[in-house]
Amino acid sequence: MSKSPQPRISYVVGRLDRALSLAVEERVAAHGLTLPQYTALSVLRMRPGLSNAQLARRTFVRPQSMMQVISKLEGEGLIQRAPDPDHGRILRTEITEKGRAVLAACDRSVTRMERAMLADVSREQRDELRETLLAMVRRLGAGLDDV
Amino acid sequence: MSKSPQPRISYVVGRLDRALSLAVEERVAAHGLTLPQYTALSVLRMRPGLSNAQLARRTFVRPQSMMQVISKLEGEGLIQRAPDPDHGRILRTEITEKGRAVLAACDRSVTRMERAMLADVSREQRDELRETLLAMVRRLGAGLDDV
DNA sequence: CATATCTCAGCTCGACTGACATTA
DNA sequence: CTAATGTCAGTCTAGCTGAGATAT
Repeated sequence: MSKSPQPRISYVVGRLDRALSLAVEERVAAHGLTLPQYTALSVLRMRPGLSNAQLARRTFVRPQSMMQVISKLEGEGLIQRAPDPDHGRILRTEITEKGRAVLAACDRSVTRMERAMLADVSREQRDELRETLLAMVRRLGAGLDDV
Repeated sequence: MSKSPQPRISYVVGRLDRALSLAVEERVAAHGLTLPQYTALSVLRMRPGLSNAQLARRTFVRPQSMMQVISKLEGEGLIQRAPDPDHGRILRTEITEKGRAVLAACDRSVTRMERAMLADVSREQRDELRETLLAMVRRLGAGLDDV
């Protein structure tokens, strides 16, 4: 295996993310989405009504970057935005029915890939893994204390 | 926490990698390195004598992309390349003393960050985590059956 | 006045594809 | 002839900074 005993966990996470990104990109592209679009759409299904700024913070990205993603999704009718009733400037974003359909199709494909990736990992290990990773994100701070 | 019960593991990995990349970038920049440079340098210390093509495969990147990184590192004297004695075309890459020094300085800073990130994670959990992540990379295939 | 949001504009970096020479 | 390597060239994506209008 490796000459030096233990590769750094940060390094392994980077490697995994790279491989994973390539795999997911390939799959969602078949349904007309890019990876950032797929990610944003997934977050919006989990948390309807997020503003662009909130969405950006959650993803560790600048609002300007998220704007590009959001704009494309809106142009394709996968999301819709409406002004917050209590705040004239904020635009609340929600996924549309069409968006849900596309997202569901992507999810099916990504789920198959994930199942293969996690073939060696038990159900309990998966839950523990997810919790550990989330704890690490929290420790790295920011982007969370926000609806 | 989350409205929908369990976020996808792929998603959490992506979030973590993003937060982690930002944190590492910030630290290695203080020593004049970019994240891809730091990564390549780390791999070269682990596995001296890799060719550019091998290095690229390990990192799930095209040789042309890795070339850019390698060229800058060579220009700054952090690595050196020498033709393989048995193969006139292949250039074996190795880290220099200067490279080791810069890398060590980066490592100290990154280690502190990692320690904070893993504050809630026990030693055993870390080992299990690393193994699980590596198994996932392996399952995603490619980039490993090589030196 | 301070802060947060949204948005227009331009920039950069790090990946990519294409093409080609060289070597095993 | 085929495959792998290194390299030059151009391209594109997805992030960034800067600046400014609007709203609380």
